[in-house]
Amino acid sequence: MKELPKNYEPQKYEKDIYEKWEKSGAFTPKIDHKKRPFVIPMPPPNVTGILHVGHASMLAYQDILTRWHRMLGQPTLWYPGTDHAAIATQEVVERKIKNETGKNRYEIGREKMLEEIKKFAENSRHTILSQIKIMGASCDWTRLKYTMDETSSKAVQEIFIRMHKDGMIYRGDRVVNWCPRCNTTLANDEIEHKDIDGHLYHIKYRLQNDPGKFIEIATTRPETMFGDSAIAVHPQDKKWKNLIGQTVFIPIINREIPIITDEYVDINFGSGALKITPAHDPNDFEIGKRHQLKSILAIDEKGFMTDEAGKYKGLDRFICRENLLRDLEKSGELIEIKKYSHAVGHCGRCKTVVEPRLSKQWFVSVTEKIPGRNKSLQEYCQEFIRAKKIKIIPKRFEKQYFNWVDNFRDWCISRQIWWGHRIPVWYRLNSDVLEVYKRNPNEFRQLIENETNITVSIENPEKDKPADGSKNEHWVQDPDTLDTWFSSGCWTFGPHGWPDETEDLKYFTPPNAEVVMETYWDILTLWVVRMNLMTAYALDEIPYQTVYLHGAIVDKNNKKMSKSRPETCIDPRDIIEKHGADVLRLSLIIGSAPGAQLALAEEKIIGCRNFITKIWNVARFIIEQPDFETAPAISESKTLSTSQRWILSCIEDLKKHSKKSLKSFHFSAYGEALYDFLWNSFADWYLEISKIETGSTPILKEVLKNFLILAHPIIPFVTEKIWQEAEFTKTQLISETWPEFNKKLIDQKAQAEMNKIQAMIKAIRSARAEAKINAGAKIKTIIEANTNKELFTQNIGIIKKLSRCEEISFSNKKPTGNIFSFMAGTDSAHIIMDDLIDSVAEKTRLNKEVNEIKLYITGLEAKLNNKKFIKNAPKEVVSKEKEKLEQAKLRLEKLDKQIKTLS
RNA sequence: GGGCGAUUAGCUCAGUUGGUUAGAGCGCACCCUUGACAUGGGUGAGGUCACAGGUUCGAAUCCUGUAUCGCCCACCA
Repeated sequence: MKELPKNYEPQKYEKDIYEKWEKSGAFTPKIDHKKRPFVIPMPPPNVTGILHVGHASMLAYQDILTRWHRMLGQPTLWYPGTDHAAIATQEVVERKIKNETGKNRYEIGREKMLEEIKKFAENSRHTILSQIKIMGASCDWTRLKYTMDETSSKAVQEIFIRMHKDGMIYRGDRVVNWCPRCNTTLANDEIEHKDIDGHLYHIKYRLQNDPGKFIEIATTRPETMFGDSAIAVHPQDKKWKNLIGQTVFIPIINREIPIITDEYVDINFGSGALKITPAHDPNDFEIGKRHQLKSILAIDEKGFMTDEAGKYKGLDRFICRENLLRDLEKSGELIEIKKYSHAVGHCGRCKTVVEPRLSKQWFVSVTEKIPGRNKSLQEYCQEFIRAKKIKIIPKRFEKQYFNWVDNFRDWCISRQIWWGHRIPVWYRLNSDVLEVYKRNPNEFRQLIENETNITVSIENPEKDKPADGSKNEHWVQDPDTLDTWFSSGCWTFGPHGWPDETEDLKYFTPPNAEVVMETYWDILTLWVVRMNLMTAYALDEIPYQTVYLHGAIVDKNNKKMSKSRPETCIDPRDIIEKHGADVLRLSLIIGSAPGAQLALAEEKIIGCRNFITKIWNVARFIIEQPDFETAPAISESKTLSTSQRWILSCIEDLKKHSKKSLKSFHFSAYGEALYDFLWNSFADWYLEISKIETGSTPILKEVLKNFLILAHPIIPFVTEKIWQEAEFTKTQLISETWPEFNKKLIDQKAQAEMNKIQAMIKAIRSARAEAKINAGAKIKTIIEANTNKELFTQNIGIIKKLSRCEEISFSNKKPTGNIFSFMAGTDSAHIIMDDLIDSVAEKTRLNKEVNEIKLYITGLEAKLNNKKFIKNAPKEVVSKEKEKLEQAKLRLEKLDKQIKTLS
């Protein structure tokens, strides 16, 4: 007989099990053109840090799907990877270097800085990859990807070049969101809007020809006045009508600007006069274009005032504001300050107040039609969802998706940072006219030199001078890099080798493959929209059929776990170390709902740990049965007992529910069904029954085997370990075939019978407690059974043992003497008491039941006496209600009888 | 300013297309050293499903409004 330790110790087994899985090649799909492949691209974690509990939940969902589809027999690919996370990573390293050496990135230099970042990223990458493994993630390591690897980089550069040739990418001067701290542009969705209790400053701009008179403007950012090109009023505004066409002085610096009219101005806001600063406000920029105004930069890229600000030159923009206001007050040009609450953009990364600023940037045009396709990228994104080619779960996020996509504006893709994919564009030195694009300097040099016989010098005019005095040209590559979402937008096809028509690209993408994107709902617009957009352009196809969005993990007080508040953080590695990966996975799945946050608390983790222990002990009990190894497979011909037919039916039910839940992405329901079956049906009832009925081992074995397969996707380690211990097969559980549900094996008769047996056992237990009979005491019970007598007789051993009765007998009438009477369903039963019984308790209990059932009957009768109900409700519902009423009346009748015969 | 979601037991949440006396886990009370498991077993208490209307034979579920909380989007200075 085999012996298993009393407690499951995951630390002892998990590493070995994972290595065995990986070594066996189970993670790598076998390409089979007769089968439909299933694919999950793993959202690549940023190489900025370590795995947190959010990653853990993502991995849990994806591994469940992967393992399930693999067991279903589909060639299943879950490809892992990491994201270089341009701005985020650079920022982390910059801060690190600043702390260590006190130097900023400009002092370090581009090349040296990139080396440092690369080193850091590699390090971080390795940590993250090993952490993905300890979660049990069954992803294909032979297809490990990285957004900066050769394959992905090639795709990124190629798509840039193609889009540019198609006119879908252009370079232009625009007012963009600028972070003075990060020193780069930010896309709209990298901005966080926060409501600020600010001020609206009313300022005088004096007339040139009559300094005693002035026009009053209102602004929240007075420091931008040095970039003003005009004052605009509404053409119909009577208040300022006389001043139109005149010029005014900008205070302090006394530069002249005209007063113009524009429909855009809101007469009722502020003073009705708007200062126009084309270089620092997107609306002003548009107005400036309409009136051919100059764009004047008053604030530089680091947030300091430019020459235009006169004596404020070199001051930080906010210090300038303070000084300026003081000076304006002194000179009498500050009219008033009003409290004004408004939203101000902050850098999503470093929380610095964003400065809208004019600069030359690269953009993706989203509303222009793609040449030869008669559809814009925006239209693709709309159509994917509208035509139901892509399903978003939960559906309500489709609204958020459209809210974003319908208001799409051209996407600024250039960033003034160094870490990332450099824009593959070259210029002649001192010219910003694009000349040629090529991926890397050597490729570029070769191209020019082959075609022109000119020696090319790259970025260093002094070096590489040809010795023979032949022609020499100097070229520079665009210094900017691409938005990190530009490369992660290629995640569904780039890593497969696009633009080459590789086997992976054809096999593992739609329409051939079933692809699911499972990610955090927060990046729906940031990432999912970009993948749709990029895939639409590259493949003229959807990237996936389903987007499943999970929510954030919060602590038990519903607070988001954040690094800044360590007390809220649960480190996934701690849980794995203490309780194993299965426990962590369960805790993250049970109670989760798509798009909703999930509370993870210590109590829940303990509950899940208890469940794993329970599974282990159930398995231990079964495997330690003396006849475990020799027990034959169950055959249908053999006559089975009620309980045996019942538990086999339950397993069939579990198969049905598991499949239904997984198919519809109801991960929690799947986990709960497993929990409920194993604990409440199998352990609490059948295992106990198996100790009473002989010949149970084949059934126990069969149920355990099926349960292990069904539970494997969510708790892979413990199920695999038990599978090996039980030696169900010579192979690993990970490669087992998912058991198909067979409707014929659902035995409703067995279920109904078992319900009656359970009801009787529960009623006896309950009565014992009510009658205050010692739990250990053996008792005698008499059942007044009518129709169920045969069933109870057949299962009398079970009823006796589980209700702890010494003897159970049947009778046609109520016995006399010291008895405690109660009911189980419609059967009366009586416990024979040694002593005088507490008739008060008995009466109380019976009366309580009578009251409940009377209320119930009243409700049913009212319903059935309602002619409209009879007329309108479906026949099944009516007959069901009638049946219920009959049963209730029967029960009431017996209860009444019992009460009457009470002494 | 525009939009979305939530409100069910002390706590965390299920509740599929309206149709069992509204469920689970945790917690709580009482009992139990039953030979797989005390990380266990048994019994029980606890809800007018946020509020007010409406539709319907029938509403936790559908509609309207109110309140509270949460979230997203946004170039009115």
